[in-house]
Amino acid sequence: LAIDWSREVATCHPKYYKHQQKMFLDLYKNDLVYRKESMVNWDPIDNTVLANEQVVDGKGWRTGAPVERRKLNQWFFRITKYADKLLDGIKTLERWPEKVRLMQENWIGKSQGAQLKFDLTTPLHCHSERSEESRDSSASPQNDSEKIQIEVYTTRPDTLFGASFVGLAFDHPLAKELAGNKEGYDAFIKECQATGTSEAAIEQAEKIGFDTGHRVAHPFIEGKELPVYLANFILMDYGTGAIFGCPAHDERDFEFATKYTLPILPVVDMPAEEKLPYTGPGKIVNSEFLNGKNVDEAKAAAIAELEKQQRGTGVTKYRLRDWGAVRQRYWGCPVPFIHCDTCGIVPVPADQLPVELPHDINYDAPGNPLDRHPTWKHTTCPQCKGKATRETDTMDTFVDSSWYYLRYLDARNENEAFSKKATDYWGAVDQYIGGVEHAVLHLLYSRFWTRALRDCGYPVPADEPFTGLFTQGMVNHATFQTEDGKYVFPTDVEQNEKGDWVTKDGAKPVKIGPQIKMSKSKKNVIDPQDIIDTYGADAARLFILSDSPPDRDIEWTTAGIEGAWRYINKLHRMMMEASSELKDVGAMPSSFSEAAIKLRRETHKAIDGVGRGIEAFHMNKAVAILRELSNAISSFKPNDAGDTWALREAVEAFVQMINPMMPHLAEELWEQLGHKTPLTQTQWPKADPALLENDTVTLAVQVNGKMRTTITLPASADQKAAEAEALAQDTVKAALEGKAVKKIIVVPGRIVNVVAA
RNA sequence: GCGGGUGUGGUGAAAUUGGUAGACGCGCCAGACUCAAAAUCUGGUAUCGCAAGAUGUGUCGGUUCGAGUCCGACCACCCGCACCA
Repeated sequence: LAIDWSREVATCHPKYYKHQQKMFLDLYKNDLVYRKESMVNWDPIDNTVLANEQVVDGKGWRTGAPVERRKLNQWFFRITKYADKLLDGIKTLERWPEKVRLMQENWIGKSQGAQLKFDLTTPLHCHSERSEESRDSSASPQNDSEKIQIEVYTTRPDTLFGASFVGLAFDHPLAKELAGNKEGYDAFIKECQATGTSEAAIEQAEKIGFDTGHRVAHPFIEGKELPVYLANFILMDYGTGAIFGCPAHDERDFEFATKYTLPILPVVDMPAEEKLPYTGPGKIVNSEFLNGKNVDEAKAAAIAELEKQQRGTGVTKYRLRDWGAVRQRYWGCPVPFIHCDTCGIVPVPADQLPVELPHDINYDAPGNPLDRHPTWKHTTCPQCKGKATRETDTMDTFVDSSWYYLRYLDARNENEAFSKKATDYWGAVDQYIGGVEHAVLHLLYSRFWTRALRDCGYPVPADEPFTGLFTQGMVNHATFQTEDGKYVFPTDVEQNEKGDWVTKDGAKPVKIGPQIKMSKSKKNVIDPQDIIDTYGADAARLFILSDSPPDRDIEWTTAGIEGAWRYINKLHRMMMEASSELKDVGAMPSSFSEAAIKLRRETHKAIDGVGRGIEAFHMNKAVAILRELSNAISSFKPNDAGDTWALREAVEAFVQMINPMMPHLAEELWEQLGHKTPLTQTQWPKADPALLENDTVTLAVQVNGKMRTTITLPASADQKAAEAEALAQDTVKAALEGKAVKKIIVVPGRIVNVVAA
């Protein structure tokens, strides 16, 4: 392991973020950054935007006030432009865990469906009040007639005949107009706004709807009309922000229809044992021209008919949404834009970069300190030289982490973020390691950012930033909270005589929470420095490596650390005793005792196994194999020169292999063996294939699948010999009493199974 | 709610990917050494049973000569759900 400190990077330093501001401007030039309105959580008492994490049970974490969903004009990265490329790119990521590739695929969420328009059959009352906003793309352009259309997206056009309502997001451009003056609308909107903005909060909220009283015509059934509802489970961000509901074949529509007593019309023939809602395959029924077709055929036929009517078309949609690029916080890279009353939004000229954060800020009031700063945001417009203000939003820190790997390649370069020379030399990241928590967001943002930079002309090394990925499991720990909800460090609490958790300082009662991933905000963190101080770095390292496989979640505990420490002491003792006789063993003898051959087999099997373990990140298995080898070494008593040679071979291989686990002691032991070259400069040992095979094999013997005994045979023994030997066993004879042997299954090297009845 | 994982002794885990479940540790028990303790060494340790044997990999069901491993349904916990990063 080598760390080149001259390449140290701090994303909060202007030397880093000045490049990021340049990138932001380049993305803007390439139409990969834009502004639009989006929903945020709003704390009405603090008058500030809240992160999803700061919304607890629908209330602001500091004020306890119910949060509101509000719209805010913000910057977005156009990641959706890359949806298909990011999806296709997953296929090339052969050294990524399957689960992460699956999660990314699902997150991008490509779906084939249909987009179609329903005609409103009921008149709108207040046409004159219709705002500009309500004429955007989701509502079709109005011509001279007063025909209003609602465009919906569906992945199940085959179930159109089962439609029983049309639903719109509560913030759909047409929503207000459709509601008109109808009673209950304001209350309904208020209730929708009271749900947080997180998808989990929206999906888990009780489904509520508002009947607008309007009707639309069914596109395929002459004279049939469907009611138009507003509903809180329809997302404006996905599809067209409007759906048609087919309760018989969709979970959410079913729940909604049940609540508002809407018809539930099955149109897919389903197995008798299934219940509604049924989402499986089957033949279409009750659907006129679609009857008898399977789901896929019916989808195609429905789309063809919609296209014929010029009412709709087949479309591909993605679940992926554009990336909200900014936050209303001090701590982040300032967005290099200026707001001018005359010129609008003006990029900061490149020669004025970086736009640096002020250092004299105060956190006394809630909200963004940049916005409240007395001078920082006031500037002049680069175009008209008039008075203007700086953008006070700062970039999401995910932006910082989307390209830091590129900066490492050329961190000493003052002039540019990274040069072609550097990226040509280093290439993409060979092996990336991080927690599964990053499976989607960070890893997708980096993949996007890399492509976006490439398309802005930056010399990125490859389309994919990380060729290999390993995801560690979460290191979990219980959380502790005082009665006023403040988190406290595990090291600051203890159990009193009654077994209750209290703070060490003042014995205030603390509530113990579940084992969750260690995080700064929840303070459930332990500093491993303590175990390094007490037991040394080698023991700490061995302990961590030998404990759990790194891809599994663990509950952090130091139970067992003493075992690692004792083991290290033991190795040191053993070596002090043995090193003198192992120093000069001479040339490899031509023959070995049986015991020496056994030890050599164990040594070479260990070399093979440890290598495999490390390659596969199974460090705990590698350690286990090494402990087996050291057990074999410590119980081996040499009787002749060949034995001593074999022992030296075993010890040497052991020391070389334990080097990554306990580098300090391993180096010491290596010197004890008389070596002058440092261990770190030696070659990893190689296993002799001839010593990986045994000359005998042990087979398990089963009768009807039940283990009875084992037999040991020469490796060369054939199937007949194995059968005969198995049948000769007393335990087998006993188990077969009164039964006739029907057949015998022999799996070479593994088992013999006698099937009898 | 949705997407992805995990579940094996008192405990961390292993099992060559359908073939001897529990390797290797931690802990515990017993013994040796010691006036004693610690350290160290030796042996034991899935459960029930004196034994023969039976049972056992979250639960229930299935496929198979054979299931921790495959299939179906469920339960619990963890990660993520786009403003924690």
